[in-house]
Amino acid sequence: MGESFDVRLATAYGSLSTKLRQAADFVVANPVDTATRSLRTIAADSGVAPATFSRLAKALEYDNFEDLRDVIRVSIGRQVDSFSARADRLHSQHNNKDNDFATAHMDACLDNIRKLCTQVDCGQLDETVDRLNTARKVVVFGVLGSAGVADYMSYMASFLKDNWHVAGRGGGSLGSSLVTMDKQDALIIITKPPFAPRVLNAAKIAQNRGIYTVVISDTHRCEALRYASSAFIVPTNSPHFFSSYTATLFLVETIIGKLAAQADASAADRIAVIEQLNGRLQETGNNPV
Amino acid sequence: MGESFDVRLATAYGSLSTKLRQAADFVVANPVDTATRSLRTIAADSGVAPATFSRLAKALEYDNFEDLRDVIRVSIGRQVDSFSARADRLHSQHNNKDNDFATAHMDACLDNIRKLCTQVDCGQLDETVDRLNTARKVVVFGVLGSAGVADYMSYMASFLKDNWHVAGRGGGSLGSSLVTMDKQDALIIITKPPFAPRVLNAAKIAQNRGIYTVVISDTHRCEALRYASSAFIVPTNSPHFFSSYTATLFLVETIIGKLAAQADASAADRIAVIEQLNGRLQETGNNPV
DNA sequence: CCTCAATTGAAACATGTGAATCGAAAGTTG
DNA sequence: CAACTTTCGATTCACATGTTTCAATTGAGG
Repeated sequence: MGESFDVRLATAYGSLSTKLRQAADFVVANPVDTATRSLRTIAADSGVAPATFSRLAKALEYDNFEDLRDVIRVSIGRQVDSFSARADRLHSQHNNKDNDFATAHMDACLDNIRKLCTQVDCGQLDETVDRLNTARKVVVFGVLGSAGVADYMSYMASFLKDNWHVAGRGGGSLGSSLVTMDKQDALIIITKPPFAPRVLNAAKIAQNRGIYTVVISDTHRCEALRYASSAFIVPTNSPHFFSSYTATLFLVETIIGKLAAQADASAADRIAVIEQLNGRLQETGNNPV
Repeated sequence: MGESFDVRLATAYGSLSTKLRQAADFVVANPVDTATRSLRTIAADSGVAPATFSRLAKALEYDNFEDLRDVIRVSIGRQVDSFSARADRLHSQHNNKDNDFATAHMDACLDNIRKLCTQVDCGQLDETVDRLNTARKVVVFGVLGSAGVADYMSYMASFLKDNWHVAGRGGGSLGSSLVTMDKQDALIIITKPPFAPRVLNAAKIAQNRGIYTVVISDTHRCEALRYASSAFIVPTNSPHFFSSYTATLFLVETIIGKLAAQADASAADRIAVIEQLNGRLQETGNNPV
């Protein structure tokens, strides 16, 4: 009943007709115009007949187009006054602890990312990306909570490179990977407390073998940092018992993004990347549930 | 001539009559309503005669009230879609491509998180967490790029609950998990384009079995959302070819955080959680590299 | 191929819109 | 106090608004 517009649209989107989808897409892409301008203006801008927008409102179980517009209105209102009034509003509803956590966590995450940006050495970052780009083989290693991020990083890189691999999945042995690697290769270690000794050992071995080792941690106390060729310390502050991985993921995405900028300098290459991405879609499409 | 509304009002404010000032004050205090609702409506809301607003527009040297409204429109538009505006700005001044990406990506991620916070339905979020907390069994499912986040979510939850599991790891069959589940259980699906059909199938099956299904996606076009008991649409804007997962991770952490608040109401319980966390450290500490 | 249902755009409709008008009220000046 | 200007609100008017109707079109199923 009281669902948000996004949810209503999402659940109904599949059963919508072509023009209705066009109209819905336009509303999503131009929320301000939808709430602001007249239906006929919107229709002219989107190239869809005015009646279609009326029908869209009905299809999403609103009584009117005006009702639909009302929902978008409040959505916009929240975003507009979120700048100035948010602090006041928070102050007044400070009693509600649940909402406190969400906003506190948001503030913490935003701060973490901003802090990371100001603290990180751009030169070091560029050099690291450069080394990763030219490396013969790159292994990403993360255990416990970091395993997922490591996985994601390797997955993203696989669109750009075919020489990236994940280690540490399912407790598998990393040692077998490391013995075949040397200074031509790179190892990316993502680690956070609690520090698993196997990660520290991996860093030691990597340094001994001359492997270019990138260590991403969240505190200078991390011993693995001592064996790093390139070390990144990411803020992971959070109002709760666990530390936040959002800034870490942000750094990972930034590295991949810069890698992409180096890897596909030309537009043609980027198109190839997209095609490869679509290819994956096909590939995975036939798998059973 | 082309001054902003604020300075026009400021310079003319002194020479305005009482009612005109009331009208102007209302416009400043309620910009969204002014741009959105009809003149008669805002007149009723503000207690000022409709004609007064027309005269206000003239007094500020606009041709129409519509012209005044137009100015507020774009002002709102800038605030709502600050990301795209910034992206355009960056695009036009793209002298330093490398540094551009880092800051552009940062802006995008910050905006994504903020936007998520303003758009998400708090009641829905709370209800979802509630259902997850009381569910008999919870399965987290993510493939391709979402696998890592799903992994992380399940890992974090394992500190609070012992009935959370990951599915889809290594292409394993999800179907075997689903057939043993019913309305007492919950399924969390994290999916982003390219959408794998097996994810859609999983959502269908889950709905048929009455499983409480949480779908986290980034667009209303995702078909799986149609079969969701609780749907979340997360902004994933990014200046590059891939979409960003930082806001998604943020939502996941927020859910886990709220779950923690419910799961361990007392401080003693929370301490037990930390001890359990440290226990894991020991446990994994003896593993070989 | 035809049939029937769903979808779509143009036009018609009743209603609500914003601006202009005009008389009343308020404020100002001599 | 009176004459004057300014400001204000109710009324009016031409017009734009959102919805509905209806005929044309499309698409799916037999």
